Amino acid sequence: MASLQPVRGTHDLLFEDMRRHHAVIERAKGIAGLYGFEEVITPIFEFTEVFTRTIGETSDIVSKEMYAFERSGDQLCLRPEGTAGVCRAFVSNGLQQQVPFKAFYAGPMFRYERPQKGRQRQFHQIGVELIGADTPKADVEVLVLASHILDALGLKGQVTLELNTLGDTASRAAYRDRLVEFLTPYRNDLSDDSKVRLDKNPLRILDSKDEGDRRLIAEAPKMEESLNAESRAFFETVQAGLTAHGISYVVNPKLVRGLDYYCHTAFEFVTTALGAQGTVLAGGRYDGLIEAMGGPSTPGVGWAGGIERLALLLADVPGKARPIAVIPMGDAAEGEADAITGRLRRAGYAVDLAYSGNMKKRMKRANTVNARVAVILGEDELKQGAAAVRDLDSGEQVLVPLAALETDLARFR
RNA sequence: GCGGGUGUAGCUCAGUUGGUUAGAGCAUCUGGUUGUGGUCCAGAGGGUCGUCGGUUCGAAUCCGAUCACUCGCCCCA
Repeated sequence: MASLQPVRGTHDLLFEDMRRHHAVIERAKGIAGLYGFEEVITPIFEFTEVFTRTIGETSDIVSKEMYAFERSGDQLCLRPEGTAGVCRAFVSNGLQQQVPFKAFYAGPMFRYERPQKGRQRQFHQIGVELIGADTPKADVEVLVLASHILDALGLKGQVTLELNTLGDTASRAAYRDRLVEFLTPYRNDLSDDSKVRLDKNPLRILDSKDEGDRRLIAEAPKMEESLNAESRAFFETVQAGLTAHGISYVVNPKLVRGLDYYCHTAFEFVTTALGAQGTVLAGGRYDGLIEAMGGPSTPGVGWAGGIERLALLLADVPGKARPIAVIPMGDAAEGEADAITGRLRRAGYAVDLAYSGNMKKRMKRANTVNARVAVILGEDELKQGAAAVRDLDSGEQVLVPLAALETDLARFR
């Protein structure tokens, strides 16, 4: 029994879960298409270097969460996120000539973490990448698209957009230095977690939940003060763009993305409905990423959303199609039932035809599969070249000539 | 990786201070109804009580370990 359990942190997607999952992907893909984003699928495993060179050796994702393995001397790993793979594909396929490149993707990601609600070891993301545009208009477009998709999923009012800027590379580096300089004398006052952060990723200390850390941070220099004029103007343009689109947001100066390659715009759509996993969709600008992985210096901006988290919040769950139940009575009617079933399916109707059973059993089955209507083929009906069409909701039953069946059933569509 | 909670039928849950063959509702199956589903009635199947070990005359119940789920931390979608 234990060996027939799914691997920890993995889940089967069945029935309603699958319908929710699928609805998130299809709606997102459809809307992304309106903005010119075309779907791409990249491999779910890559050379490990694709991630270590972009996400950052010291990040938790690379240092402890990757599913890495070796095969024939190649160092490979299951992708922990989507951006690096799409950027690799951009370079591999020589798309520098076709910028801006707009990609939408959906698929599984893998991180070796302790599972929780809304957090799994194999999880799924939708995401978009807009590569080759350095204008803040691109940031705005990608944010408007995200907001549009969240609205379509019925999450309006349930999520808040938090926004921040990390500034350009120079501003970010300057701020990082100032922060480290300020905090280092207080190293021993920091929480244990933050002592580590001070060396690995000092900006994350801004995000700490520890009370002592928060008091120190309140006194620390602000990111805003380290922004150069260009970075400041960039951020202002992004904010003006959002306002022009009627998208509300809050600036959160402590918002820091975990991955190293972000600059300028950083954002998260958050909810309070999922416990500790409040982030439902997040992203930002990553101008240095493609160069870091060995490609030509190319700007980019994008985001990823957790499908499981979005599916948990999905407002309207799509139902399963209600089929037509075809019910033959007696061996003579079996052949006719097969033929009618085939015809109706090719005409686009969902049809359920039981493999065996007397009429009562088949009627019961019609009920359990939530059939909308039953097409009953009995001796009496067939003699007249007709079928009994029974509305299973109202119980009303009429005789319909076989030739008129397809058109008559249209009233149940 | 660290800390808290929970594991009894497919699902949701009872199960007394440790005491015979471990229960209910829902679901499933059969029959009442051989040409009519839902409702109703009668009946049936389904459990190594997460797993392993310990205490005891006796363990679903007490103890330990382990696994899984879950909540929080870390981190993140």
